[in-house]
Parts: sequence; structure tokens; C-alpha cells
Amino acid sequence: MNPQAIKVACSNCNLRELCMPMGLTDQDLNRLDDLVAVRRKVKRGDTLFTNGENFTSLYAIRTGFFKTCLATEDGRDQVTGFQMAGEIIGLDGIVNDQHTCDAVALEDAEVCVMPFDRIEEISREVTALQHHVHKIMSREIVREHGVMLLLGSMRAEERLAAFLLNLVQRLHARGFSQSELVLRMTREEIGSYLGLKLETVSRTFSKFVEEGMVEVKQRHVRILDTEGLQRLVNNPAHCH
Amino acid sequence: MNPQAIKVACSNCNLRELCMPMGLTDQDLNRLDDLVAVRRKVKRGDTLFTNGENFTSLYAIRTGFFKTCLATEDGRDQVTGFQMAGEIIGLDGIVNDQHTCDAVALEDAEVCVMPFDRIEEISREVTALQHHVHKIMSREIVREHGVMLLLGSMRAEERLAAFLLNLVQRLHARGFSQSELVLRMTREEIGSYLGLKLETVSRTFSKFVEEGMVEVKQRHVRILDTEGLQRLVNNPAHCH
DNA sequence: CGGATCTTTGAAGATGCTCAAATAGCGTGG
DNA sequence: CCACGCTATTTGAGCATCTTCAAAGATCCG
Repeated sequence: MNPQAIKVACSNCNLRELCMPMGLTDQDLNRLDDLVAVRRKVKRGDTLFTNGENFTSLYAIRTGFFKTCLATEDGRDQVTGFQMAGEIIGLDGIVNDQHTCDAVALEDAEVCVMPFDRIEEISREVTALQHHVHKIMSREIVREHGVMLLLGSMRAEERLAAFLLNLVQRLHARGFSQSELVLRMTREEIGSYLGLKLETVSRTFSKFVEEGMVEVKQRHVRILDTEGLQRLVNNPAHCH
Repeated sequence: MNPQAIKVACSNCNLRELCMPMGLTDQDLNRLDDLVAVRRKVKRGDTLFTNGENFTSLYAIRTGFFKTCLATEDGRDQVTGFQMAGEIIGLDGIVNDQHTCDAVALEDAEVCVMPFDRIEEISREVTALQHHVHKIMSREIVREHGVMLLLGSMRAEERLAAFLLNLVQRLHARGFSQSELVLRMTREEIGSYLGLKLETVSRTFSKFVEEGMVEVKQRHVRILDTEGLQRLVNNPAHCH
């Protein structure tokens, strides 16, 4: 067991409104405290799990920021998502008891390790948890539908706009600014997620800056015109 | 209730090796017979469910072929998947108790209606079913990762090759030919799924025919060079 | 048979990619 | 503290791929 592991509880976690315990009663919450075996720290650049690794647990992110990515032998590489505090990671491993992607910490991170057999066990008794687990998986499916829409039908500007708005909205739900954010990933990682080359990402940022829609200083982004970005995402016809 | 609905049972369904009952013991299977409330027929072109509709049930496809697609108000449209016999459809609806996409029958179809509260109820008692439901959802997540890889990193030929190989592989698992298939969808629907325009799909088919990799007569496709297609998907570097 | 839909093919154009080079920031160690 | 090397980012120019627009041909189904 990881030496950095420490015993913890969901019931007094400040992320409980976003994370696994969402919507559970206090009574149910106590049952959930058996769920998180340990916490685990992951240093920036390290992997939480990798493709091919045996699946044992889901992970709730307590702090830090992850990317999940698929790498094939032939050199293709696809970032399939970016995950932040309160989000659950590792769902890909359930189907074949093996993870099928890598989860890489983009900054020093800490996760709650939730052994999946424990989750299933408690789910059988705590209906609210069962329901919540189903919702978490369904949410991931719906999120990926959205990414497919983005990758399948949007042009570069629309993709980047959608990406920024999504990030800032999730950060806002966690108490951060609605208009400012610090990107934890490189242009290349953004590009991989959006199906674009890093140069295209960079150029598109520059274009947004020229048009006064955002300010960009390295990885610090300030959104000046949320509606403008929103319009890009929603009105494809207008923007040629 | 739909007048075409008729009472049925999983335990003697010939799809049980592919569908919901997969891997359950005979004893558990009997419990599952309570699961499928009714069957429902869906005519070609009709919807099984639509975006915004209340979510109540998952559906197991008994016969026929579906597409699921996202349509936004601004005219974007994305086919998120094609589903065939034995596959489960409707998982998108769990998270918000509303479906977020349309499921359209591409040929006359019949589905088993499985009320989701029933699924959850039986899942609490039949561990194998609980586990199986989790696997089904995880499988969908992993499938979508694959589509993201396709949309994010493949060129037109690679996408179409991957698409054909995937279809024929799934059909083969259902007892059909490894090399021949009938497309149930239009070029436009294929294009939407693959993030391409219908003309590009058509041209790419023509190219495959020229190269002797497939025979195409309308929607009838015969694959002549499976390895060639596989190489396209796996060796991006070779194919420029 | 005839209209509607689907498919194919061509030609021109746009978007994003590749290759290349310059610049900026970051972290380490002298 | 500064220099250095490394990585990340920006920007330009030419190019490939895919899209758009257009028209003709095929197929399906009432």
C-alpha cells in the first residue's frame, strides 16, 4: 500500500456536493465512509493508472488536475478528457477489468481510492449510491456524446470556444472565477483533445485575442466576451 | 401501453449470450424474466425515444438496426452510434432522467423494454446483473473513447476502414459473414458518424473499390482485403 | 411510370496541417 | 543572481485534405 495513503472520510469532505456522496442523506453518508480505503497522492507527470493495468478501483479527485489519454502502438494519441476536483476517474476499466487509457496528473494531485467491489457492495444496500453511480456513468457517456459532436461537426474556433467555456463553467462550479482560468495543459494536449494540431490551437488563441474575446498570457486566460464565444459554439452559420 | 407489446422472457431468448443476460446463471436468469416488461416494435424511420423525452427504460434490441443522434437547435447533427441486435440503448437518459439524443430505427425493429427502476431493483439482489449493467455502461464509455480517437486523429480513409471493420466484426459475432455486409444507413449518416461529408464518404468508398479492397454495390459491401483495411487503421505513417 | 431520395463524380475553394524558425518562459545549477 | 538548456509557444509560407457547389445518374417505392 502506498506510504502516502491516509485514512479519510467522505462525510466531512468539502467536495461532497460534487463528488461521490452527492445527494446522499447523512445516514447514507456514514455508510460511504467505508468506501474510500485510502487516499493517494500523484505527482505532476505521474500516472494514476495506465493502459493495460488491472482495474481495481475508481478514483475521486480531491485536488489536482488529470488528463486521460489513449495511446496506440502505431503512435496515435488522443486525450479523451480533462478531470478536476470532485470528478470520478477510472470508469473505462470496469468492462474488461483492465484500464484502457492512461490517467496522467497535470499538477500534483490527490485522489480518494474507492475499490470497485466495495462500491458494488455498498450500492446493493444504499439505493441512493447505486443510483448515483449509474448517473455518474451516464454523465460520462453524455459528455462523450458532446465531444463527438465537437469533433465531428465543429471547426477550430468553435472547438476552442466550446472547450474554454466548458472548462470555465466547471471551474466556476468549484468556486473559481467565471472569466479567468489557468490552463493546466499544454497547447498540444488541448489540440489532442480537440482533434487539432498545437499550431492551430495557438493560432486560434491569437485570433480570439485579436478579436478582443479573450486575453491570453501563457496559460492564463481571461474571457472577455463569453457571449461571443457562446455565439461561436451555437451559431455555426454566422461565423464564416 | 403500446398495443404491439407482447409478454416475453430473457431465459429463452436466442440473444442471451450477447445481451442483458450475458454470463448469468440459469437461476439468475429466471429473476431476469421479470425485467422485460414488454416488447415494442419500431418501424423504420420511427424513433424509439427522442431528445428531451422522459427516461424510464433501457432497451435491448431484439431485431433491427438503430442510429442514435444528437441534433442541436442551430442545425448541427451528429450520429453518435449505430446499434444492432443484442445491444443496449438508452443509457444517455439516466443522468438527467431525460434522453439527450434521438434513437431512430434504420429498419423495422423490435426492442425489449426494461424499466430502469426494475433494473436497479433486481441489480440489488442479483450481483451478476449489477456487475453486468456496470460493464455495459463502461463498454459504452470505452467505445466512445475509440470514436474520439477516430474523430480526433484519423483521416477519411482510416475512418471509413475502421468503421467497416467494426461493423463487420459486430455482425460476425451475430453469425453473419466476416466479409459481407449490408449497410443500413445512408452515406450521409455514415459521414455524420465519422465526421465527414457524404461526398467524402462516397469518394472514399470509390477509392477502396479502385484499390481492390472492397466491392460496393449500393449498400452491399464485400470486403476483399481485411488486412489492407486493418493496415490503414493501424499504420497511419505508411499511408500518405 | 414518376417523383423523391440517395449516390457518384468533377472542379474550385477553404480549412487546417506540415515544416521551419524565432521567441518566450521555466527550472537547475554554477 | 544569472546563464544555460529545455520545453512550450508563436508565427509564417506552402501544401494536402476535405468541403462546397453543382450536376448527372441510380435506385426505391408508391
